[in-house]
Amino acid sequence: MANKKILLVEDDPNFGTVLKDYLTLNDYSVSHAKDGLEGLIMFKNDDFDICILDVMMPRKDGFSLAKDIRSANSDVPIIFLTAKTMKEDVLKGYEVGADDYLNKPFDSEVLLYKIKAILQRKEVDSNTEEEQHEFQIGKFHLNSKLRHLSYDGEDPRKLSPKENKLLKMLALHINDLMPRELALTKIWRDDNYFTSRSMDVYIAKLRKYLKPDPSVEIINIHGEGFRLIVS
Amino acid sequence: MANKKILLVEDDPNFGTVLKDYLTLNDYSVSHAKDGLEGLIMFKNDDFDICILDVMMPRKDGFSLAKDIRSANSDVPIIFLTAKTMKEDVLKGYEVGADDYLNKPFDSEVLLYKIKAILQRKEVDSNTEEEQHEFQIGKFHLNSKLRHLSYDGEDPRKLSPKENKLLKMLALHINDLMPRELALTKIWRDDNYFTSRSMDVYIAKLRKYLKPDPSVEIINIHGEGFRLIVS
DNA sequence: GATAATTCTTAAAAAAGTGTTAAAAAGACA
DNA sequence: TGTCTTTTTAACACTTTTTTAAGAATTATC
Repeated sequence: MANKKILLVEDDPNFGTVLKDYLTLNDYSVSHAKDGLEGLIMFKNDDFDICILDVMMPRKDGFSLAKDIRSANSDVPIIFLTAKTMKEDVLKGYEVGADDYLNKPFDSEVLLYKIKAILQRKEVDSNTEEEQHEFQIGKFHLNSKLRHLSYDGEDPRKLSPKENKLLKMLALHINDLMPRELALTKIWRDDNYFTSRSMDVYIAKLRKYLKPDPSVEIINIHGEGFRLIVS
Repeated sequence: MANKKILLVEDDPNFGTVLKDYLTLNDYSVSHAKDGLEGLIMFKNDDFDICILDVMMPRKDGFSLAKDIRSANSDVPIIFLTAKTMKEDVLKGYEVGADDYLNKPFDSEVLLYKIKAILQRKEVDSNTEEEQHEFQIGKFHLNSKLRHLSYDGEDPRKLSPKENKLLKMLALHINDLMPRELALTKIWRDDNYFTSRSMDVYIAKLRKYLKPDPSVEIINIHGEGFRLIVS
């Protein structure tokens, strides 16, 4: 079960670091931006399940950032943190589409519950959202939701979560390069020597599974990644 | 569109009346109960779009009322009002499934925004469809309203609330993946090691109940969830 | 062609998740 | 209050998945 990803944008380095550690300790995967501009860049380069934004920040305040996030056509939940209880702020926050609001200082446990409650609400929608999970790969058919890989209409073979994700990612880039880094950051959530070795092991497994159809091949592009080709 | 209906449960007659008038003025249709017990009766006799509950009340406090509302199988949004910022209260509120939380004294305009925000969120879901509560599962028939599971027209077996909800959720995803996480967040309202183990126990129970029909099976998808299949 | 970096493959170890039963705890109800 | 039902916790065996290790093979670079 992949950890939920939080974008934390907080300029106070001490508070920000402590909060990040606290959330990380509670099994969230946290990206910490030091100001609004950095936050926006991070937001655009990743997919987050929830954003926690400080309101007062240099370069770009929380509201402005929230607006940018919303105009990027995202309905990711947003929680604002603010130093004082300013009514205008609260209202402005809700106008921008805040999901919740916390006044500093706040109890970290309360924040945790709010995050949980919000993510729970979103669960329904996220289930609805369309994501491709059926792929034809030569004579193979992959159902990535059920993690089934079947050959030529035969009984499907069950794939493990990582096998499934990796094959799906290859299928999404079919006949094209799937960068190593992409799979590592998206599936393994870390890009280092060991995860890279682990990925190699999975590539070997997939090759074995795909052997029955000689027109299907996973080829390596040295130093770049892999390519799933169907000829 | 008809005005949204609010159930306001507040024992302070002055504050309650003022709040009711304020909300009415803002185009909500408000029913005002003077204590938790009255609130429960009103709730059962009508359909509300949102509930605003004071926490401290005679005869039946807000949490207890919220629990009754939830066990009446309703997921109507609930906002709690509380006099002091007691951490335990806040946490308890979220456990019961609060949608939001306000400390008295609060700005009425903020309450208005919260109501609006919450109703907006619910809009999406409620549009989807009304609830199904009759399911055919192989030779079994589930009536999730009565919590009756019957085999081949025999006398029904009575299911416990959790058994019922879980089987219903499986049935809603019949032949497809029902994610662990979904059941845990929706039925157990928490996703951790213990609730997960508890769910496993329930899966074992359901498997036992479903044994009579060999064409019905609950299979596990490792790390993802379960699949109720009828072959 | 020698060297270094990267990839391939297999096997074993480690970690994570599940099935099941029984007992303890919590809640419901008269 | 005690009884009955429901839910959670604990324990143990077992399965599946993931990581690590290690040597061979391949590819890039000078």
